[in-house]
Amino acid sequence: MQQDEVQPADDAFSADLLRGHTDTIVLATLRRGDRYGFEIYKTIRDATGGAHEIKEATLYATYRRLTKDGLVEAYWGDESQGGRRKYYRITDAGRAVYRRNVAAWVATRDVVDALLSTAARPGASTDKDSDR
Amino acid sequence: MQQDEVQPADDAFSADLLRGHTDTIVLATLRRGDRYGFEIYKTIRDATGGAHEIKEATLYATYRRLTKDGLVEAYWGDESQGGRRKYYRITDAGRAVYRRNVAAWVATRDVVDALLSTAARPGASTDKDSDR
DNA sequence: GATTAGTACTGTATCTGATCAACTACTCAA
DNA sequence: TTGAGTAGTTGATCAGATACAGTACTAATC
Repeated sequence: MQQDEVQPADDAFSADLLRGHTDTIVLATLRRGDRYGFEIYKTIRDATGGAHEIKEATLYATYRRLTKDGLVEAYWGDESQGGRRKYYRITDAGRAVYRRNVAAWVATRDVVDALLSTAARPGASTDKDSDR
Repeated sequence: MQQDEVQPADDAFSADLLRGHTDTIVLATLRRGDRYGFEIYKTIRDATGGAHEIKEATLYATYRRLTKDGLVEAYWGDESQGGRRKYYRITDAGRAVYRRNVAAWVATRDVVDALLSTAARPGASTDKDSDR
């Protein structure tokens, strides 16, 4: 039933579901080496196969927040060549936060998986007589 | 250093990381049968081993939103006995949204896992020449 | 050389959802 | 009757994501 209604994963994919994890994703990218803002944006966009992207405005706001909190340091590339690029470097504090955030992500992921799979487990589908 | 600062998983656990998934978690709970508000709250709290809880106010706001969107239906239990209980029943629309949300969750989960594990993968720590 | 597209960064305004902090109201036990 | 636990509700506030708009430079095209 309802097979005419296509429901691809990218349609159901709401970017806001990444909320709270943007910082961690950016920090993860910077752990591999310094990047400039637009590069991080493209890296994340490509890593998701183009199916997903975190909006530029979201990322630049994230950079600002991370810089303010001392988790990354910003420095300008060679502006002499015209195209200005602001690079970001992860700090020791940033690495520490990253590690904690990954732990938090794993915990969150497992909790959600548990809550959803428990209810989605086959066999408990139509127990509507148990409560009324 | 800083070993006196304990950092258990529940400390790193920010409830806001579930943001966007609260609806799905509530719908998952209701898929197993009708529940009243406080019962859903306790179910989620217990399912996480007490380490986590979604705040009551958050859940009641979620019930309101789900009801407004027609994903659940609310009805009062026997008020004659004093303790009023508002029960919630998932609708067909709610089940459809639930299915889509689970798909979205799986997609999101895998994307975050990929983004984090790629950066955290051992051996790929300092390959700053591979991406330019 | 004017136009257009792409790269790169910034700022303002707005929306949503989560949370706090109260509050009402009932039941039951000490 | 006081307090704890259950059950539900509301208003205010906060943070993060996003829309939208803008600046500025480069390179390709006509």
